[in-house]
Amino acid sequence: MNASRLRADAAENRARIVEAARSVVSASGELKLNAVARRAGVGQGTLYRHFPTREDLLAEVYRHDVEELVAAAPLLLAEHDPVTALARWFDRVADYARVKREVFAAVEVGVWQDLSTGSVGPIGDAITALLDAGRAAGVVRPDVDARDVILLLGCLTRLDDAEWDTRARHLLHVVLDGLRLREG
Amino acid sequence: MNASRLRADAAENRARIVEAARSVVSASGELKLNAVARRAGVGQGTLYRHFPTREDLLAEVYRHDVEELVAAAPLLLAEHDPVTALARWFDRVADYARVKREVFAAVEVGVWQDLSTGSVGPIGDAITALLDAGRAAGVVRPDVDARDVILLLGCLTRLDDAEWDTRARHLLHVVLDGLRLREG
DNA sequence: TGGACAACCGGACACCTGTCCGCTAAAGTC
DNA sequence: GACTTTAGCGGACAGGTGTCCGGTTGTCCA
Repeated sequence: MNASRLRADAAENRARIVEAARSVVSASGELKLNAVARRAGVGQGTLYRHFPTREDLLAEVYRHDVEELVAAAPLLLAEHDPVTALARWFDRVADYARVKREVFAAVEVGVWQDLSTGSVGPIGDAITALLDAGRAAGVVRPDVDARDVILLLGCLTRLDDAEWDTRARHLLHVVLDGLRLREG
Repeated sequence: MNASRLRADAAENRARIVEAARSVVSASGELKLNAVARRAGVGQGTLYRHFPTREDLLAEVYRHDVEELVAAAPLLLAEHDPVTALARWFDRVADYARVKREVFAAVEVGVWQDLSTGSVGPIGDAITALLDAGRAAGVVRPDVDARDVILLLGCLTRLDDAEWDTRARHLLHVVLDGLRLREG
């Protein structure tokens, strides 16, 4: 649908840019926009037209990972009680994030990509499902939404590698506790 | 002590840079490093030698605010129970952050500025005091430290202005709940 | 007071980001 | 197949960041 509205050369360029970005990221761990453009054999303008911000490009590069994350939510809910499902899902986010920190940018942009429509994006939907289940079971506080959770998870991005192992899970536990309904 | 180990001209340059930064920030709301250097009448190299990163400069510019925040902690503890004190202190952080988002950068760098020495910086000390009081009273979970709190507070920086009013306090409540010890 | 040394200065430079605009060549029409 | 329209191309350019190094100038000691 989207592709068919693109001119043939534009579609090809877009694909080449994404591929170039992927290889630049996996080679250097960094993402330099002009390096991507050079490698893809396109001009800077072309790159920026297809992906206005660095995050848009990242979102495309990591779309596969994001989709996996999204798909995991209902599976976890089917197997576990809501709080455990949420905890496991957080663990999964942490796993992705340790290896490729950039996934977070993709997640964040993925969540808000159609902010205007009122929808909250695929990741937002996954989180909403987890929260809803918890609310229905009376174990998650009713006044949080997906955006809140995304924001809270965002604190992981500030961790540096050295402290990741000691702190990441721990922070997620604290966040999880904050999301749970306090009985009493 | 620090000043006396600096050469006279170096000290004066440093002061001029900070003053220039202050006026640039208050004039434009932004902080362009080369504009600061120009205004201070020093070269780029000089600026970067004194303040290796933008955050270092920000920390100096906002040191006054940071000190106020630090001073508030013991006062709040004297007047309120630990959890309330923590809540009020969070409110205070939010107040600063709304007006000048940059304060956060200052806070973060202020916390870690002498990471090597094992100390956690002035803000870190303030937070530690709040947490310790809560722990002693058995109302704050024992396994969190100042760094965790800073990280969690950091999520506020991702808020954009439009959603600040509806979300900031709310997020802080969730974080606070996560920090509290769950009875039962 | 003067000389030596190191700390310090300043701006040139290399790099990255993001924008703008004249030109090219696809896509649709007859 | 020629012609028009216009989406899309690409690279020049402006602006910002951070580094490097030859020259300068405080500071200390004799």
